[in-house]
Amino acid sequence: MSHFGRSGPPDIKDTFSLLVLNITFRTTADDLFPLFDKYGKVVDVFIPRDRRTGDSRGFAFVRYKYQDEAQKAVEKLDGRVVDGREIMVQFAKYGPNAERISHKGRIEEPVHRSRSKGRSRSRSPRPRSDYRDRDYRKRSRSRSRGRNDRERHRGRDRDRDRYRSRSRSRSRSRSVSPGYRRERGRGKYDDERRRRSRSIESGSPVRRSPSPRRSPSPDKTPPSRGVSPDAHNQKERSITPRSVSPRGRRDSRSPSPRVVADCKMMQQLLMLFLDDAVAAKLLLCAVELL
DNA sequence: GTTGAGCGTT
Repeated sequence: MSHFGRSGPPDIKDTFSLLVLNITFRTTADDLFPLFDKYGKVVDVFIPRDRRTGDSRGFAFVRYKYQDEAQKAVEKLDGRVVDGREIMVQFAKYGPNAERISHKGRIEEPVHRSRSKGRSRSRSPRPRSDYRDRDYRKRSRSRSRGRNDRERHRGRDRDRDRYRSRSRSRSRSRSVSPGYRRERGRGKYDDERRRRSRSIESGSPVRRSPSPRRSPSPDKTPPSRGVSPDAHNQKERSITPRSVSPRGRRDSRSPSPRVVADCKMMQQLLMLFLDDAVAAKLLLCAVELL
């Protein structure tokens, strides 16, 4: 929802979007509007929020009607302290619903949804780093970026590792429900949230239902776990102890229908390529093995 | 009352 109360973005075309980073989670569009409106005609102020919680995600979009005004706002407000935090103002790189934004944050046209050309709005870090690097170079003030970057990455890796090991220790399946993917932080509170929400959701999405009656699909290769046809085979195999000479015993026990069927199939297959005698021999071997 | 390096409203 935009600052002006309508649902959806207003007047998408021909506006210049600024991305305002590092705002307080309590900062509202109403706080930002007067600040930015000083430098030109602000068409919209929008603060993305977490879908579930409604929390601010810590950044905002301010849309100007005119580029020069937006530019001026960038110059004047980038680095300004708002609500005790030094905000960063820059031209927005991406647009809502994947509009292409030209240089200077102007929304030009919606990107077609086809995959054929261009890239979808995948979160590939590459293009972002471009503008970030450029941007970071520009602002050499504040705490040294290099260290910050390194720390950020280290922190990320650490988090990832932690997550990985956690998920490893908990049974596999790394799938995260899509609702969580776009969530903002990776902070400890998020971990907390995640943990909590998992325990709240009935039967966590990760853990498979412990029900022992998982019928295996008979014609597919088994999913590595659970009751599989292999297990059947083992059972059947276990009927015949390995050490026993099969020849002596074969008559005394009747092979299960499944074994018989398998053998027949095998025989037919073998006979396709070999002459009957060889096929019969091989079959015999197979039966003995079984 | 928490978070934080993040690009979009249903």
